[in-house]
Amino acid sequence: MSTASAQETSNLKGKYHHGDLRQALIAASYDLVNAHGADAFSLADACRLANVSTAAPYRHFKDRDEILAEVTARGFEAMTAKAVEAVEAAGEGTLDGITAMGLAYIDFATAEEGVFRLMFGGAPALEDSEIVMEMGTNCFGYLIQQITAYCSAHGLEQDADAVAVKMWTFVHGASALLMDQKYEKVTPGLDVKRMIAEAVPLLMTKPG
Amino acid sequence: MSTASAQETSNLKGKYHHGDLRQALIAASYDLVNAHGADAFSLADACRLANVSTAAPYRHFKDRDEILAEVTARGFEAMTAKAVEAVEAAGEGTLDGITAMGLAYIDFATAEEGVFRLMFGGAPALEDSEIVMEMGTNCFGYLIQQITAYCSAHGLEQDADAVAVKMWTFVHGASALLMDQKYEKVTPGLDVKRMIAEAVPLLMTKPG
DNA sequence: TGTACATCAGTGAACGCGCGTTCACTGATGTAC
DNA sequence: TGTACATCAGTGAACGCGCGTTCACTGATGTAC
Repeated sequence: MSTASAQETSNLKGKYHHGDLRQALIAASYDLVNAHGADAFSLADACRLANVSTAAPYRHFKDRDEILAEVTARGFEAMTAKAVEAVEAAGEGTLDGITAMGLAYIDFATAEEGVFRLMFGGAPALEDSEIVMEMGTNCFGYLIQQITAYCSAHGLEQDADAVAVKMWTFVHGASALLMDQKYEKVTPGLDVKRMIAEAVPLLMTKPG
Repeated sequence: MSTASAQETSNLKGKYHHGDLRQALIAASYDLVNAHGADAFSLADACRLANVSTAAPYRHFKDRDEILAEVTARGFEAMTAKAVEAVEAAGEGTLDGITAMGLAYIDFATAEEGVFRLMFGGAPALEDSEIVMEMGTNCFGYLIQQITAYCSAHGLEQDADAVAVKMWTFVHGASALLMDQKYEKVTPGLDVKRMIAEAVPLLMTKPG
């Protein structure tokens, strides 16, 4: 995303009309949110990156929040894509595939930290956007699908929804603690991949 | 904390010397961080709450960050206290006790959301504070202690550290998803307490 | 093909805002004699 | 017990800063004739 936008910007530099300022601003904002977090994100910074005046965004967006909503949507798209890709590579409906999906979640969180925080952090104004909610639900639905496939293939009677929510909880926690560098401080040298690989089958077990 | 500070403030209102402005400012900041988050926290707001001028804090603190560090430390103290209390009520070295500790963690996160985010969120400037790190490590150490006690009492050979880090990951994830209201959107009607109570024994199981 | 004109994506200057921090100051407190 | 004085916790006005947003504008584009 950053490469494409940088190229586009430099190609069209100096022209009065930008070409596709809307996309360029979203791309710039995406990168800035990742670099400094959504709270530190300023529209003015995005304008500087895109080489336009600070008034220019208002031709394309209602306000700052509208750009952030767009960035959030892009985040969910990218994350879902990564998850699907990981599952397909490791095998659909397999334990490996489900584990890979969890690792993809964590990879996304650490690689795109600022956007991940924006997606899951408490910015209440953005919650209303239907796209965002849909994306989140889709991603979770995909996990349920994989678990259901695995269970039916192995004759297990687990409640796929209950298993899925536990896994989500676990990988989300791992993502948060990794991002905030808490593992390093409290349990240095932890092998996170191994921990996930261990935890996934445990959480798959029928409780009680 | 808020009650005590409010009383103290009103008792001494109108006096030129405050009495204990340092504590009052920390208490006010604690409440404000909880109410609006650390990013939206302003020293000026804290001064308004404490009925002093915006210059007054600089008699007691180097800068804004120093107050936030103090708030963070209070957060860890409060959280550790809650955890210990919960374990002692439910039984030390028992599965119930360990589960209760997890629930206490989650309760703290949802009750003191802003401070919890400050404690675990990515404010890198505060990480250096030794008190903060010590507190975090102590809290985790207490969890390991409980798990070790349970395992040795039941003749289990699990690696207590590995179990503890999994549980931490899980309850931390649950806290984050609860705070951000993600469960409500994706799996409405989820019984979180039940989920935790189910997951704790599963994560206690020896993997492999 | 050439020209008039409507459209619209940009500009740049300005606004009001609230912030963190500094400054010289002043009022209250407590101690030495 | 009373007074002089050092100490220090507060004041309030001011600063520079960067922000989001608005405004009248201007330059480029494309379409109708």
